[in-house]
Order: sequence, then C-alpha cells, then structure tokens
Amino acid sequence: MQYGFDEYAIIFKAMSDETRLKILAMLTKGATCACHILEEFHFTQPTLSYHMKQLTDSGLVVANKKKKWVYYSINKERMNLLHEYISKLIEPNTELL
Amino acid sequence: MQYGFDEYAIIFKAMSDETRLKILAMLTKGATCACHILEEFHFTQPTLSYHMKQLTDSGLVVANKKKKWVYYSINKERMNLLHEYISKLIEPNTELL
DNA sequence: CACTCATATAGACAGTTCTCTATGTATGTT
DNA sequence: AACATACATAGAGAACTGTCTATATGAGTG
Repeated sequence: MQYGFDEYAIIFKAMSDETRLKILAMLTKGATCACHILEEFHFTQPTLSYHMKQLTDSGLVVANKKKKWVYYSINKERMNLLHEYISKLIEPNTELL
Repeated sequence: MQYGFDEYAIIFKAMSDETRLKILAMLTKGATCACHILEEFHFTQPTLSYHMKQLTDSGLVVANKKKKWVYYSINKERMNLLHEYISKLIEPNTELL
C-alpha cells in the first residue's frame, strides 16, 4: 500500500462531514473561490476557512491564490488514490495488510 | 444521487479512524469473528465492540451471529456505492448537486 | 498612506469521539 | 444449576470537532 492507514484516515475524516461533502460536490463543477462557496452556506467565513483547511490538509483539495481570491479545486490524483483504496476493500485478498 | 450527503458523511466517518480502516482491511480476507479481530489490537473488548458498531451502523459491515460468535464481513453492495460516489467526485459535472 | 475586501488565525465553548472499567446478555459446558 | 466464553451496553473522562466572535494578514483601490 502506498500510504498507511493513518493517512487514509485523515482523508476519510475530511469527508466525514456533510458540509465538506457538499463543498466537494460544488468543486466538481470546477475551481471555485471561497466567497462563492460561502454563499451556499449559512455559517460564518471563519467556519468555511476551517472546513477548507480540513480539505486542503487532507490533500483532497488544492488552493490556488489569484489576486485577492483563493480558488479551490479537487485534487484528482488524490481522489483517484481514494478510488483505488475502495476498490481494494471490495476485491478480496488484496495487499492492504 | 441515491442518498444524501448526511448518509455518505456517516459512511466516511466510519472510515475516518485508523483502527476501523485496519479492521476493514482484515475483513477483505473474509468473514472474521470479533475475538479474532481483537487479537490484532491492544485495546479492550468493549472498545472493539464500539468500533464494530460504528462499522455496522454505517452499513459497511454486516454482522452474522453463529452460535457464540459474531462473524463480521464487508457489505460489498455498500462499498460499491461508496466507490461510485468517489467516481462522481473525480468526473466533472456529475449529478451530485 | 488610509481604507476596503477576501481570507486566515486565535481563542472560547458546546457537542462528539474513543478509550476505559464495570456490568449485562446469550450461548455452550460440566 | 453453576460456570465459562463471546459479545454488547452503560457510564465516565480525556481528547477532538465544528461553530462562533474578535483579530490579523495580505492584496487591491482612492
């Protein structure tokens, strides 16, 4: 396995919140700035900042600063890693242990 | 989408713990009884019972009682659902929102 | 330079999580 | 019936999470 359970746990933890799943779904439409994401929610700006940090720390999302705005987008490479991980949990006798 | 973000959040939360990821990996080898799973860890039996409850409540794992033992195994249908969900986060403009 | 706008950080606080010990339940054994 | 084994539940406590308000940072504007 490329990474340990601890690393995958962090990734899954990033996805273990309804708000962050909605953010990820929004990002499938393409890179989006924080201010636009915030409009879709009823919490404050620092709370969004907290959630974006969880997502970027996990590696699932990358931040791209352009002028005053930060554009967030999905890290497809990382998401593919997760996709393969789930595959290994479906197919028996894989090299997970 | 078949289920809402809340339901997927519960599934991902079940996978957001290193211990439970290791348990899932063990279960890829086939149905395993709790006592055998416990041998692989250094915590107590009630702690394992707690983790197994998280996994079964999420639907990722099913419990099968045979005599004195409970055999746990991966619910492949549920895992496939997760697999498809990740696919939708990789491919752009899917119907997640 | 003073000000505004977009975002991040700090600190507080309620709620949740993961672990433990103690106990309960259900099944099998002597 | 008494005991042993496998697992679940209850309750407690330390650590973590998600939210807020207040403040900081950094980039553009007049």
